[in-house]
Amino acid sequence: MPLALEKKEIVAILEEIGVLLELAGENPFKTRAYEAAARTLESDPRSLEDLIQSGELGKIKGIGKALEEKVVTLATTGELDYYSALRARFPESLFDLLRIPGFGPKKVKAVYEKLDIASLDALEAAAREGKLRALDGFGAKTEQNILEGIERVRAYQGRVLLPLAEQAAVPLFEWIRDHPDTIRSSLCGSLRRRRETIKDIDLLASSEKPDGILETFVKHPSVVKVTGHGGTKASVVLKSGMNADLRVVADQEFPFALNYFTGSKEHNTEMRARAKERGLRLNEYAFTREDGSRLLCKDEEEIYRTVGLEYVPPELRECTREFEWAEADKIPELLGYGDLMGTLHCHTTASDGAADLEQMAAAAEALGYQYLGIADHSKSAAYAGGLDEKRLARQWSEIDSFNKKSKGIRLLKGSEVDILKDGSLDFAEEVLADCDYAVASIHSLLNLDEAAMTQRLVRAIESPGITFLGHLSGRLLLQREPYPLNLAKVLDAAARNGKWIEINANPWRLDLDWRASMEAKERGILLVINPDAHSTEGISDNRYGIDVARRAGLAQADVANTRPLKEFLKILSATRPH
DNA sequence: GCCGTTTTCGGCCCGACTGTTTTCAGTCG
Repeated sequence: MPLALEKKEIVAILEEIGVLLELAGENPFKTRAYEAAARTLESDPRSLEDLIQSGELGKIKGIGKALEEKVVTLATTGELDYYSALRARFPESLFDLLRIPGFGPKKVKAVYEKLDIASLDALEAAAREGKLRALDGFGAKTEQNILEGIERVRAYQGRVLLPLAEQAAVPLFEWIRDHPDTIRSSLCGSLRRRRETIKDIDLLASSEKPDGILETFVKHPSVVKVTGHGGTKASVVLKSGMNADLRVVADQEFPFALNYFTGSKEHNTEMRARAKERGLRLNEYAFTREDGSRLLCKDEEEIYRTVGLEYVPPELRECTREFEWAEADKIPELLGYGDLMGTLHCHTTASDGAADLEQMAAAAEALGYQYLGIADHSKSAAYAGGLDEKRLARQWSEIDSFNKKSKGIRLLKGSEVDILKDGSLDFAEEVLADCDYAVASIHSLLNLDEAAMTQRLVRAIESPGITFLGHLSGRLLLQREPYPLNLAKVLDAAARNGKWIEINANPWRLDLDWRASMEAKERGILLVINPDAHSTEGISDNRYGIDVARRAGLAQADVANTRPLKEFLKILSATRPH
C-alpha cells in the first residue's frame, strides 16, 4: 500500500493543526494533543506503513481514536477536511508572525482579528505608526519589541549550526563558571544534548549570591541587548544574533535545574510522570513528597535513580528509546570522543581538497589516528576536479610510497565514487576492486522522485566494489532538505549486502542523522564516522559525527572505525566479496 | 484530543519574567 503522504509530511500537518487550533483559541490541551502526537509519530522508528497495516498506530500512547483516524485519512488520501477547513480560516503569512520572539498565538490572533494584520510587513507598519498600542495588552514597549523581533526574524532564520552555537556559548559559559560566586555551572538545553542545530543558548549556575553573576552575564562583551534581567534569570541577545539565557539557582537545586533545563521538553514530561507514579512531584528545584516536604539529590544520577532509572546521558534525552533502555538498565555505553582509531572519506588537492596527502596524513596522525582513508572525487564530479582512472592510479602509487616510508599512520586507497542517475557507478568494478575501500555518494540530479532515488541508492549499495554510502540523505542543514527517499529500503539493502553506512561528520550534513542511525543499528549495520574533510582542520569535524552516534545510542562496537588498523582492514575487506 | 489498578469525566507540568496592569495574561522553556 503506497502512502499518499510521507510520515514526515503528516507530522508537519499535525504540528500545523496544533498551531491553527491555538490561533483559533481552542482548548490548549487539544492543541497539545496534536503537538504531542506529531512528536511521538516523528520519533517512532517504525514506518507509517507498518504502523497502519499492523494496527499498532492507535496503540501508541498519545494517539487515540480521533488522531488515528486523521493520520490514516491523510496517509491514504493525502487530504483531510478537518485540516483544510482549519487552514482556510487563516492566511498562510500569519505563520511568519509566530516566529517573532515574544509573539505567540494569542497576540497573533489579536492583531489579525482586530487590525486585520496578517504579515510581517503589515505588522511592522502598524508598529511604526503606533497603531498596536490601541489593543488590550499592547503598549509602546510591545511595539518596540515587535520591531526589533521582526528585524531578527529576517536576519537569522532562528536556528544555527551546532559549531556556531558552541563558539558563541563556550566563552559565555567560561565567563560564568569562573565567576567567584559560582559554585556549579553547566551549559544546558539542546547544546548539552548536542543537537545538530541550536536555537538558544541555555546556561545554568548555582550560587548563594546570584546578583553578581547575573550582573556579570549581561555585561559580557558578546552581549548586544539585554532582554530580561530579574533576580534569578537573565536573557540576552548576542552579537551572533543568538539568544542566551542564564538561570541561577541555589546549589542544592542545581541537579534538578540541570536536568530540567537540559530537556528535551518531552523527556522532562516523562520524568515528571514517572515521579508522579512514585508519589513525588518533580520541578526544576526538587522532588516534593505528598506531605509537601522536599527530597533533594546530589546529582542527576540520583534523580534518575529516584524514579527507578539508570542515568541517561544528555544526548539520549529525546524521549525516543531512553526510558525503555534506562528501565532495563540497558543504556548503551556510548561511543567516546577518543574512540576513533582512524577515519575514511577525506579529500586532497588531487580533487577539491585544500591539503595534499602528506599534510592530511600528518593532521590525522596528530589526532592519534592509525589510518586515514583518502577518497577524492571520481571523474563525473568535474566541478570538483574528479579523478579519472589514470589520475587515480597515480594517486595510489603516491599512497604506496607514502606507506612504505611512514612509520606511523597508514593511508588507505579509496575513492568517493559518484552514483550516476541510474544507480550505476562512475568507475568500473575492476577499478574499485583495486581500492582498499570505496564510498558511493550522490552529487548530482538531486531532484529525482522517491522511487527513482531509492532504486538508485539500492543499486549502488548492491555493487560489490562499494564499502559504504556517503552522506546518504543529501541534506544540508538549514539549507537543503534531504531528497525524497525510502530510507528503510536502502538500509535493508545495506544490511543484506553487509555494507556500512557513513555518518558524515561535516556539521552542515550530519548525515545519516541520529534517528536514521538508530534504525541502521537496529538492522545490524555498521556505521562509519567520516569527516568528509577538504582541509586538515576538517578532520576534527569527526567530533560532531561522534555527537550523532551518541544521540543514536551507538556504542564503540557499532562504529567500524573504532577498530585498530589490523582488525579494521579485516572487517573492511569483508564488505567486498572479491 | 488523550487517558484511566482513585477512571468514561475531569484532569492534563508549571515557574519566571515582561509588559501591561493595579492582580494578571501571554510567552517561553
